[in-house]
Amino acid sequence: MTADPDVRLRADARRNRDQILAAAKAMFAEEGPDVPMEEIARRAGVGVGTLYRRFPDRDALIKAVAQDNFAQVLAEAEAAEGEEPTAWEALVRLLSRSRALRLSVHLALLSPQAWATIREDPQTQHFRDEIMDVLDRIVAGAQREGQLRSDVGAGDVAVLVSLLLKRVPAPKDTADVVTDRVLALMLDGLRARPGSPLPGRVLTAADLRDR
Amino acid sequence: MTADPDVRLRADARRNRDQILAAAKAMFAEEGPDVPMEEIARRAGVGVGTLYRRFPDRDALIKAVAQDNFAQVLAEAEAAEGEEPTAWEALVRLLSRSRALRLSVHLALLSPQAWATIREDPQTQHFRDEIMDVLDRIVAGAQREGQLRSDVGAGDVAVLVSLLLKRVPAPKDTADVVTDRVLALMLDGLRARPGSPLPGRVLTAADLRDR
Amino acid sequence: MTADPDVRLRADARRNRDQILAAAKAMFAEEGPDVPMEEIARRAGVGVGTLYRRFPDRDALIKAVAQDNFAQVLAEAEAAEGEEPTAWEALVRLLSRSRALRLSVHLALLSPQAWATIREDPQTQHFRDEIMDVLDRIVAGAQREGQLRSDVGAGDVAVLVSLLLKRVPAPKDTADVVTDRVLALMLDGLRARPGSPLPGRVLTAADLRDR
Amino acid sequence: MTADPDVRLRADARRNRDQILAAAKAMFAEEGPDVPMEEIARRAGVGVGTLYRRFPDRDALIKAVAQDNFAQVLAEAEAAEGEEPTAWEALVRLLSRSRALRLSVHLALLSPQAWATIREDPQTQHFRDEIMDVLDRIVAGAQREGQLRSDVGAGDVAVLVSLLLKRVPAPKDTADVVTDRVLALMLDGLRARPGSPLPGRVLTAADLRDR
DNA sequence: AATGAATGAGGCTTCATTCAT
DNA sequence: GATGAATGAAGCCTCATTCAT
Repeated sequence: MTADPDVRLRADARRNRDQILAAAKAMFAEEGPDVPMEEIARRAGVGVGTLYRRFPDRDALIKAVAQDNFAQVLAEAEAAEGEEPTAWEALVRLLSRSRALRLSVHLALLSPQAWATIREDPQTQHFRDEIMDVLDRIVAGAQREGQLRSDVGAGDVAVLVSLLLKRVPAPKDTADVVTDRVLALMLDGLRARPGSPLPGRVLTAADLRDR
Repeated sequence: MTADPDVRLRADARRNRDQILAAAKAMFAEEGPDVPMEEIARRAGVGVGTLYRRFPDRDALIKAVAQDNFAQVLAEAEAAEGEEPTAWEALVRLLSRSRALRLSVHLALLSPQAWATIREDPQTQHFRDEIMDVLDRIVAGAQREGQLRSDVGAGDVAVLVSLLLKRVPAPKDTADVVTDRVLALMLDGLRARPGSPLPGRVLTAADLRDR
Repeated sequence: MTADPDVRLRADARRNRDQILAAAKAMFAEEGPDVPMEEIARRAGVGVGTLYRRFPDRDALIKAVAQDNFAQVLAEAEAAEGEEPTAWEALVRLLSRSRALRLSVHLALLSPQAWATIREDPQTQHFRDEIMDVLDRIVAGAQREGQLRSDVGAGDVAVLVSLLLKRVPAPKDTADVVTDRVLALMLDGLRARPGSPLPGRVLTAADLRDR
Repeated sequence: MTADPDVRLRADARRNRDQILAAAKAMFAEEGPDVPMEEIARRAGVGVGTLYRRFPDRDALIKAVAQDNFAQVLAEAEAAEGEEPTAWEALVRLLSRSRALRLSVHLALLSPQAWATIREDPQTQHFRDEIMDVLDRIVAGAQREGQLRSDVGAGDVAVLVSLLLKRVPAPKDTADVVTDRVLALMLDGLRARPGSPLPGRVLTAADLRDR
């Protein structure tokens, strides 16, 4: 599930790499994308030198974390598609799981610079494309099933997912309820049913492609 | 509508203060809360010294921006409450306007540290409380009118607003459509109508209060 | 007794000047010669602008304080010479009073830079010369009286005075006893009496003249 | 004799640390305790970063210098005690050597802030205590020998030493003579011999303990 | 290959001094 | 004349990155 097989690394090197990635993920989440490299290294239990051997600079580390995150989302999406009996249920599951992915994804989205870095990375781009493909299929399926309103596209759903990834401004112990309720509201809004038609046109994956 | 009239300042000092605040708002938005103070000063057309005379450190500046932002939201909420014929319409307007506030609000929410700073500021706290009061009245009103589903509270709506304030990952020219559609979806989800009841209990303002 | 008659100043201007000088003296004593000019101004109850009108820069202020201090020492010396019945008693009094002068003198002697500034100031130079003249007479007199050992000069005594001006590293309440005892020891050392002759030659005022 | 062996440092790191300390000592002496850290670093032949890695801030550096200085004084005192045939001679030697220690000791004593920093440092405190212990023994010994007047204590001698550490206001080439003569005067004052008794009570180490 | 020391650029902040009100 | 606002140079310190051990 790791984004970057990176030739073959010796077992210990691989372990180092993983520890660094995990440390970076955690610290980005807790402290934002500006944590000193040295602290990431310390948390990973290695020296800075080792960190830099693996990731030439901060941007490389950010990209690696982003790739890892998106890879995880892709895996979730594919699992949902493959394991759920109906596309609607896959959609519901996908949206529910976003909550779980939140912690891992939004980390890198904190600073505009970090975001720019990620946006430019082709590897990450690639994952995003694949995710959108799966989403496209799920959306189409759910509409064919008559469960999902027909005036939404994968782009719309993607936006919802991204919103659900946002850290809500609620105390830790309420955060889960909050997300559950928002999700339920969104599902109610997504359900096929007479209602006010959405403004604009159906949003596709392409609409969200940057630049 | 500025948060801090700050006794009487000499005319030029006041103008400087306002320019600095505006510059900070803009640069926080564009670059995140870590922009060099010097750049903010340059953009405001003053020397760093002036900036520091007015705002003793970065945190003070962040707080001032946050206060200004929340004051704006409060003004919007009160205007919506006072000017719209029904509470439901006030609610719709409020959610629509969030989009306009986005640029100004989310600025300071980028880094965990910045967020902590804001959370602690009593002045800002105060604005948040007042905003929630207005929201409470609007929500109750819309429910009395039978337009708003009865299993939501001001807390739920506040969360939606905060989500709408998030920068969506879409190209600039699509961003507006995206937000319009998300908003419409949310409104569809909020409308009183037979549907799946929301999980958990109605969220009140208190549920979102930190700590 | 003020060092610098400075043409004629209007009464209020003169009062400002004196307040600034007093404030500077006090703050140099408490905080060292690097206290912010602004704090000196505040303590004097005037704006910085006023301070700078009176003293073009920090060095000018330091010089003024030094002049004031030395003028005071000179006055003490002359008073001792004029009022005491014997030269030895004048000498004893002078050394005793140094204690009182300490607070005011050592202030400006804290930083090497400040010291350089003072050393170069001709006005202060002048006071030092006059002081040495008085001291010369007192020393000669006391030796003629047979009270003061004959192998010391005004230079030697001046050094002792300067040592007595040093802040001793003792708790506030012990400081006075300490100085009294040191002084008594020194006087015992100075008294004419068979003992080991001092090394080197008699130190005159000229020996201490810098450069 | 260095105050802080600081676990084991890599050979080069240790050398750097020592160079920094030496540079700081020299520059504090010449320029006072406010010399720019960068200049200290330059003089030590290292980058600022290195300086800061070793001494987290200026205060840490000041403390380290102070500790080193006091350690040196202690060593001198112990050597004098151990190597001189009589306690009186040990005392004379100690007072003479103070002159040599001057350059290194008074450095850090220039600004009130620096002094406060040092006073608070327990490590330095410790050295001061040990020094006083040695002094106590020397004083008692010299009195038993009948050489030292009986109405002085280690506290009195400590004060004399501290005075001798003061930079005398004399041209460089005269400074040594000056100190020799002052020292001789003091010794004459200290010698056991009928004379005027000292005022107050014998000063002990405790009398000088701050707070 | 791993470590952690060294470097120095760059951001933060203070404060001496100047200048508009 | 007095005031206090504005300026910007200069010192402090941090941290990304490089490099010796």
